[in-house]
Amino acid sequence: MFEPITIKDIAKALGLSTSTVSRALRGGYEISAETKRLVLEYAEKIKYHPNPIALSLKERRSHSIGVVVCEVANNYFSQAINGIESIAYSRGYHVIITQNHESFDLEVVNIQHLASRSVDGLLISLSSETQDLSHIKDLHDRGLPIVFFDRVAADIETHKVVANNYKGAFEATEHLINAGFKKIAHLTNSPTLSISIERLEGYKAALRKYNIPFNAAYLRHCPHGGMIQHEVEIAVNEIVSLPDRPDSIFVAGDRLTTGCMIALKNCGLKIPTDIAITGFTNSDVAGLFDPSLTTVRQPAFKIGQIATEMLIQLIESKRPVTDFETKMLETELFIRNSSSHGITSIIN
Amino acid sequence: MFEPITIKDIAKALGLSTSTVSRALRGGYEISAETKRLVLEYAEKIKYHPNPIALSLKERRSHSIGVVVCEVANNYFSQAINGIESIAYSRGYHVIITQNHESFDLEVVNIQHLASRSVDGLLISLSSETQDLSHIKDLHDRGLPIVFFDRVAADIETHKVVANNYKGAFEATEHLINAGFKKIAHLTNSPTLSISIERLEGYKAALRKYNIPFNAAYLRHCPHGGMIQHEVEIAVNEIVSLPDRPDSIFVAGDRLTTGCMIALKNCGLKIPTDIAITGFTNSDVAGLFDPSLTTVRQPAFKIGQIATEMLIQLIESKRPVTDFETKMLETELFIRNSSSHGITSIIN
DNA sequence: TTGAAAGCGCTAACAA
DNA sequence: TTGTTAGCGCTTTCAA
Repeated sequence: MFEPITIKDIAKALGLSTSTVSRALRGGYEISAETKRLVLEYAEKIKYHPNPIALSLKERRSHSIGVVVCEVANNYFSQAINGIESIAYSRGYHVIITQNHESFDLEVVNIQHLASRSVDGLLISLSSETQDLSHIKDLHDRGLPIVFFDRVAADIETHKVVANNYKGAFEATEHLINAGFKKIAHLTNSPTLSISIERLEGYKAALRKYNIPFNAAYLRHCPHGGMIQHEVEIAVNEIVSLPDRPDSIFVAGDRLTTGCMIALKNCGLKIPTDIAITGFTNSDVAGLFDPSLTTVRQPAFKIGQIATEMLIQLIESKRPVTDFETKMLETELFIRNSSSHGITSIIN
Repeated sequence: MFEPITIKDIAKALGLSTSTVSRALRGGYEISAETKRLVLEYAEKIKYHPNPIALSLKERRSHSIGVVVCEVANNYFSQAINGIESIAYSRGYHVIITQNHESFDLEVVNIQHLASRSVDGLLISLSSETQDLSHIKDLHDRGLPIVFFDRVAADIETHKVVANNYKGAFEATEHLINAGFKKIAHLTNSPTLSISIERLEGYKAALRKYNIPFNAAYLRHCPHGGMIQHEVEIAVNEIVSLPDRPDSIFVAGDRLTTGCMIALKNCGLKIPTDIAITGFTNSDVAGLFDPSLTTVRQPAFKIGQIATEMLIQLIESKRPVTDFETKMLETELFIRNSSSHGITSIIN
């Protein structure tokens, strides 16, 4: 029903062979200037576009890269995607975005589909459910270029781009401590994720530095990283109902941060007087919140850009690459009112 | 370098012809149970996946649908995309998301790429720059199924799914009037967009109902719909510097709404005492803002779902469809503190 | 300078 | 029941 224009249509119309037309269309040595002009003109006239599917089948590459993230409805990822696109387009690649919605099964389906769809490479940030990496390892072993960003796989040797989660978490926690908080809860993503592990370490290190014992009861995980608000409500309720109630929370996730604020509001708790909060989010509107939200912000756009540059370098490399590197970018702490103690916050 | 497993590998290993393998793999009439079992087992063992590129080339369809939106970093669109995916996956289609970043040129490139990439159909929400529709009209005339949602093209006859922008805008404006505001500015997207036109009509109708004259100076457009914060700052500054300064603003766009709040904050103006605001956004955190934000919310997820159902219906229809319909869904007004007048707001 | 033909992975009409 | 072959759109030897 939908019939695209092919090289055959041009060949027939001009009484040439398809191979001549093909030669005229691309590059163009071995062809008379006259024929070339004729073909080019006619192609332009009937708006011919080469069929990339046929090209992919022939060349075994598609000039497109696949992106697998948990969700685009997440400030960090939507910004990272913009970074990815900015580089990809300028280098002549198309970007295909897919979401796993924090589901291992969807991640497998998406990655398999992208790979068999002849993407030239993959940019992956793991789902919070993912533990078995064989679906990725397979492809990687068979030579498909892959770069991880944000949520990386420890067991797969390839380029990786991450934020300095350890330091970001350390600074956020230290900031709460310096603001006078002592009982700092930590609300985070699935414990299997690299980002959760690194941020937990940073949190613990800051406590250690100030001789505050780590209290396991203060640590709460939301396996779906704030995608399911109900999960967040439960975790927050558990935190605020603890016998020795925390005076503050360090929340280590984008959706988790806003979800936590909503949950606290639903509990009827005032921030920061009842409980303070420092978030980990790339939201542009953290400053508009009531109270304005202290956040750790990641260079998401830049991370997307670097990951894409590394991926394209892998794709276009002549010889197999075996020397992989992990790039780490610094986070930034924005201090606002949600983490100021007592009197101060009232003045604000 | 990256060598996928093909039907040939199986044929060779099992000493069969490729067509026998093909038959065993799909459906499987005309084939001995034994051969079938053998093939299936071996395919499973070596993790064979059919090459969708080859399938697309053969069948001239890809079981995937293309989505073109301005940005995924927009609550409305990320929710609509989730709706799209929910239907598409359940019906066996893959979803390819592309962003035009409010650029006409990018929109053309993306649509052309998707079309030639053999997507079976297109879900389009126009860029704010788009006026010339020939790139879409061409494809539509040639039989490519297309459904518009949100920002629709008046001149192209196909299925469309929209929110009741007129009524949503009317209610938002009427609410401001009922709350005691008289000098209501209107900050909106590019004047060429269907949504801008409909919302402006709703705004004007509400003014008319209460005998408030329409003041052209109170109308401000941001051609990039809040994507460029600088544009919003300028527009807001113009509004608040008007000799007869408005007492409130009805903002008709998702990014525009948060952008406007940031701009007002930068002006040092207090909401709602200095100036009130009612937004048009699907943000989940409008209730967390300071002050909490009165908003018109669209059923974005549902709109995405319906658009996708309509598109798949077009794709799978045996005969050419000529009877097109436009579905309109109702918006919902959430009244919060940003639009309450004087005394009330202080109590809040 | 041009054309014929093969092949990328797969399916389907036709033969055996 | 299985194999052979042509063809989807394109590029690329090889021949002419």
